[in-house]
Amino acid sequence: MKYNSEECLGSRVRGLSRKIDNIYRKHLGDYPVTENQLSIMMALHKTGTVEQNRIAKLLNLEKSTLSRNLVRLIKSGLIDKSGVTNRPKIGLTKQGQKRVESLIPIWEAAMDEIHAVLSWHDLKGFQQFESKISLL
Amino acid sequence: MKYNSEECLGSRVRGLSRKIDNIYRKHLGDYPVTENQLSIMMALHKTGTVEQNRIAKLLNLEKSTLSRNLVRLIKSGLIDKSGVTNRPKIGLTKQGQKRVESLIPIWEAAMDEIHAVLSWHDLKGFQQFESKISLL
DNA sequence: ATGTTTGTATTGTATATACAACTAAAATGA
DNA sequence: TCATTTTAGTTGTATATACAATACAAACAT
Repeated sequence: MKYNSEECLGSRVRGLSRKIDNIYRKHLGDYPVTENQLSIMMALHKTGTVEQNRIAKLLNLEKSTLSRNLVRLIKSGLIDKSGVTNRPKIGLTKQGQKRVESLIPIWEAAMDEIHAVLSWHDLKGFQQFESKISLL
Repeated sequence: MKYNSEECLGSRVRGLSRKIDNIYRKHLGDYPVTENQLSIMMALHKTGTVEQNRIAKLLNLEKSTLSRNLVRLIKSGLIDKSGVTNRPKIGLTKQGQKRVESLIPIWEAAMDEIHAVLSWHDLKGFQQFESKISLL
């Protein structure tokens, strides 16, 4: 065999993702937001109101997946949608804004926990890896 | 803010995982196995028949998640379960063995595609990152 | 102007994931 | 030995994910 099964990058990155998500979830505790929802809201916090499609590309999310994530966030009153059916814009509601801001310290605590074991060099290494993969 | 929202490791690793999974899926095409199922079967291919729990730990999978993944694989006749209810052992069936073997070239092609953009240094960097995270 | 192509969103269907609650068996202790 | 604790698996419930099919509107072409 050309590669060893433990080298499987799919398996490894998937496992890493589960592990890191678990850490975020631990910090989020009972907060009524999941780590994915947090990512979407943080993206919107940064970009402001934008076309739905742009968030999908930014987060590398399949359009149908984003669509369904948004249904939940809209139902919770954290995000709203405006414009035409076909090319809607999405943005945080006031409540969404507030929610993100109250979540930031929690998010930072999760980041702190992870960063605690990482050197600058490790982060650089990951960033390199990430940017290479994004070429695919 | 202490960190920039684009630095969010949860979001980044999750996105990376989606991206890499997409590549595997593209190579798998209509093959009647998903990338997760492939990972579980590859692990069993390596370990032989073992306690279910060991696979969960190996792949960092929640026990209930593995339990449900196994239901599908057992129904497909690729894996079987033996021993007591509480501490069963799982292993590839003959059909499962064959399936894994026929999948290896496909898996290698996916690995090749990803490795094509990665230098030895990139892989080392990722490995470092991975091993640090596993300390958490 | 109207018919076609293209880009975007949603729905149908299936898998993956985790936490909490429950069940069952093993291990431990008195 | 028998009661208690610990460990492992499954089920209930909810979110996340993607592909295929469908729906719709904008852009384009003739």
